[in-house]
Amino acid sequence: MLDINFIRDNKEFVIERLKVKNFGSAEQDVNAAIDTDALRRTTQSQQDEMLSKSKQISKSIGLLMRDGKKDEAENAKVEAAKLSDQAKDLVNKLRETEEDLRDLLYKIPNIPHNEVPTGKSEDDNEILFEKGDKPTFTGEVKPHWDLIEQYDIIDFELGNKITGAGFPVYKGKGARLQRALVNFFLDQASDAGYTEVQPPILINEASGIGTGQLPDKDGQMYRIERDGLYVIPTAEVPITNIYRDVILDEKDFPIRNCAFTPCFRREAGSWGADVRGLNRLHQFDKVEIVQVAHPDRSYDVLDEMCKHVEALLEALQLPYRKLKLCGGDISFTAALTYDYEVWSAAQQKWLEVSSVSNFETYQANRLKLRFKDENKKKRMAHTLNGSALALPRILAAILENNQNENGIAIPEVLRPYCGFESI
RNA sequence: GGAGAGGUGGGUGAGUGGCUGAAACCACAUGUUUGCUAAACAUGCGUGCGGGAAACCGUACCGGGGGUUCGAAUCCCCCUCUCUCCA
Repeated sequence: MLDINFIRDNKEFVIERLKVKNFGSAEQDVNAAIDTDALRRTTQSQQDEMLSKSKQISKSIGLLMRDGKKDEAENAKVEAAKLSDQAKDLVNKLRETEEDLRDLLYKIPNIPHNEVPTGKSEDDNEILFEKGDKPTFTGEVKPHWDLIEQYDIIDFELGNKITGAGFPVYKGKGARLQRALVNFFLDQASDAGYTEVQPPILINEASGIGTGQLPDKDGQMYRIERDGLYVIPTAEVPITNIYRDVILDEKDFPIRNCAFTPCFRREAGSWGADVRGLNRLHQFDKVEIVQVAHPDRSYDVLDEMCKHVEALLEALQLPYRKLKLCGGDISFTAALTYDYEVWSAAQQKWLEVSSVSNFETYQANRLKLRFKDENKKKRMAHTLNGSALALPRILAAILENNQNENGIAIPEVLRPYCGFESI
């Protein structure tokens, strides 16, 4: 969430920038937050004053008792009780006001970086560049959902039986190719200085709030009611929450973590044409990279992460393009996001395989993730993450782009990981 | 699943109703001193919020929540986590 002090000091700027995100109630919500904050502060001043008085009297009662001045002590008790009652009301009022303010702040999205283009939807994203040659085919080009049946490497029907739609079963060379991709991605991340972690894939409510999935987007997560837990939609949540309630030292930077996890998304309300095959699943695998950065250097870090993703796509020899997300498409929590899409030869369209974002202090503020700068001053750190990479659409693109009359050619870099050269 | 013990500041750990935001030690920081290293000594050293230009002041926080009391780390209730023993 945004820092209320920042909102107060930069009200017009915040409202202006939120409009780039098409946040309709910007003016109203910002004003409400500022008003609630003002109330909160006057209430706290009143409360502190009241408690201070009541504390003083309480202390004097102890002294009077010790000196044997019973009558005076009794009188003081009556007075103290009165004060303490009044203070209790203020304490409650303050708590309510704080909750109101927090709820208001939860509703306000991150302000977009000034490079974020205006726009309504994904159609308005800015295409930065395209790289790699789209494969050309003379004969028939099969979509991956036909190829996986032909070579019997992924079974949707079986997934239906075991779980339901969107939970495919990878089989034989399909399963091994998946594992190869995961290992390749993890090795590349390790080589780039990321420390590998294996986090839990169930998270509690505090973690969901920390990275911004909760309170509003819980409809996108699977929830385990009985235990009050959620199944992760991305490894971003458990990895970033490693640093919840942490005060780092400046020399701890850079912090780089990577993890492979399955990801689970309910994808509520995303019925449409692009749900076929591997295009949209409820469970999929992903290697995620996360960095906690010094605020002065976080945009260099963002570039570094982008370069990492680009290197992966180039190693896999997939034609891809880089997009800068517009205000209408960028997520609630991000300040700046680059998407990577790979070319799908049979579907003749671009498929998103990675999203690399800088959240600046938006998550850090929720996480209470800070660091002490060279002057021992506490400052909010910046958090960033990116997919490196999400597997299913990479797999789809490899299958479609690399198909030939003999089968499917495995990209060179994956062959040592797979143990075979083609499917 | 049953029984017990326990969660105190970065760490160890004292503290059973007021003088305790919290002893002591360790770690850490700064300074003094000895030729360097090391040691010794001195001082400082939690977090949030409010006020203040700042020094600093106020307030809250001893796993979480609630209660008793003029006053709670300390007493009571619920929850949670950890450890030990048993099944």
